[in-house]
Amino acid sequence: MFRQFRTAVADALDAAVSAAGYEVDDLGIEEPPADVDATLASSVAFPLASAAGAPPPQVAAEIAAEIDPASVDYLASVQTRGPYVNFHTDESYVTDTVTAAGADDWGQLPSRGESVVVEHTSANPTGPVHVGRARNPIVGDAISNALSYAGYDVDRHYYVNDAGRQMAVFAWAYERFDESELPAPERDKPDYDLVRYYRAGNAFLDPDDDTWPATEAEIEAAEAEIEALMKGFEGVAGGDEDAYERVTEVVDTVLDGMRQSLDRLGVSFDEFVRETRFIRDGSTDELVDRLESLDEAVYEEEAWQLDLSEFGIDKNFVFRRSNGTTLYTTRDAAHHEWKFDNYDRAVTVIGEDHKLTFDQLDLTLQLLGNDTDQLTQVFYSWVNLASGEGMSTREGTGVDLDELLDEAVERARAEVEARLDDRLRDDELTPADVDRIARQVGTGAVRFDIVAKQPAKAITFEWDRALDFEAQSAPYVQYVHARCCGIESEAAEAAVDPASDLDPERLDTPEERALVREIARFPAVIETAAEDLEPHRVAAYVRQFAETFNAFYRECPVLSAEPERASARLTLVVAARNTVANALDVLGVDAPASM
RNA sequence: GGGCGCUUAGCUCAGCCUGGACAGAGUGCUUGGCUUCGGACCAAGCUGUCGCGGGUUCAAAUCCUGCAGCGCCCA
Repeated sequence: MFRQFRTAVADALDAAVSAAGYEVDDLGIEEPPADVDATLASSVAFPLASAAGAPPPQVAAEIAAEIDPASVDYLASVQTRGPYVNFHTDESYVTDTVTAAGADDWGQLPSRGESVVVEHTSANPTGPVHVGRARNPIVGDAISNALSYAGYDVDRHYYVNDAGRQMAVFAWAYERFDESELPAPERDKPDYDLVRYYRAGNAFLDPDDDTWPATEAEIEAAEAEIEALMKGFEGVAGGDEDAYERVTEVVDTVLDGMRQSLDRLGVSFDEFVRETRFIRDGSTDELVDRLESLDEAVYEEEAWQLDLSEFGIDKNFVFRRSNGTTLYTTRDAAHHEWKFDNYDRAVTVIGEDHKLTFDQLDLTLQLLGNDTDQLTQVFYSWVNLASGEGMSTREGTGVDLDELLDEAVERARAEVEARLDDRLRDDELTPADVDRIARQVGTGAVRFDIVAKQPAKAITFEWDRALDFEAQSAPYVQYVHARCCGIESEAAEAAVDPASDLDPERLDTPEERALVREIARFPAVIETAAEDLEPHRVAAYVRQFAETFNAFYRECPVLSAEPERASARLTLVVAARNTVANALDVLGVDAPASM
């Protein structure tokens, strides 16, 4: 309703400005501060004042007088306050908002008929997911959800780097070492199992690391084997099926473990897209041919490179080595052309350390004739560990996502159990409920904490802060959802039904009106979050929303109100629950029915 | 040396893209509120050179510019 109202007001204001004999580029439409009881406002009188030769308040009044509220959808009245023109909504705005928000798909915008692929996480399958990387799936999944709510047809991709040196080392190490030589895995999970080989392999190859001493000759022999593997799956001379199979076994196993961890976060993918796919199908070779024929292509220091200096990138982009192998970014370019062929838009969520690489990729794709306007990247900063904090049992390697989630769920469980005794509500929580709540609250707190912040800002990870269950966190919002559910189930028992034909005059207190206003904004918040790829806006909104709901909850008892009012309020509660549930859904945070 | 990003209350952060109503939350500290639909709650109070300087504008946390600190990347 808010979006319709905003459009209607913009049209009416535009016409009013013309009718008053003015011209302006920007109508200055904005949401007024909280203490102003209007749904929309305009500061258009300021820029017009000098042309009018009159003070802004006078211009504002002049423009306001040109608008006939009766001819504008949802507009009750236009009032000025000093230089501002304020727009107040009518009763049908309340009715239509609460009715629309009663539908389960509230916030879901109509289909745009456009497809978008969101690539995120894409961590190299070398071992367990690190907490520093956890920002990627959390932000990426929320962006995907926001786009989906905004009407895009969304696919979520994990790009698997299965063709680099790292994977060759891994495949070699997996065959080179015997399980009996390795320490016990830290967890009974495939990624923890396999990472032991990878670590042992790297220690073996590093002459300075005496965990696995090796002679120079041994290292040389190993390097030769690794080189052969790389050439095999990097497609030199047509590639090598055997090398591909050897690396795939390792990749699949580790990926399976990583996928389990991401599942716990509630993050899943439509497709795991393998880098080797673009070697095997010939698209990388074909792309290299096109790159070599570009004016910017040079052959220097025994490698084919692209000179991008005229585009402001001083570093040459090497796309084929002298030995015939291609580079990661070359294959990624083929990958992106594949995306362009199959989707209308592509979004990539990626660490800020890949900025240069990404700029090179973007330019290269342009030089190859692609329209890179359809490609957007979202960068996030690394998550730092505070000194003395967060060191894993595995020394010096930081915190794994699994450890973070274990700790989060454990702390949530302690919280649930501590509160069991003084619950006002006399429902019985079974042990299964406690499990569920601990999981929902624990993982929800982690996701909310991370998604609520702008990705560009560096975060320092601290246990206590990340797992703070106080206000401005997931549980605060989840609690509102549980409250709504509680009211609804009580209402059902008391045979109070939602109003079939809502009378907006039954919702006339300031708290009810404020809640309706917040509910109405939800689709517009989704739209903005999706357009700007900024899911943290949804987090800010839902937190504010929870506060508005709690004010309503305090002032407006539902079940004890007289019957007509009780029904109207119950309808509002249903609308509020849908709003909170769907906002949390975008953020990837569970909305518990009880907690 | 070059490029990009960040800097707002003691602490953690919104607001900046698209300039406009007294700069907002949480946390912390002080005080008050459960015979009531769920107290993981609510209300009141305290806390700011919006990193620093300059510019544009009727109006700058917001736009431009120089500098500093921090982070990331490149040679």
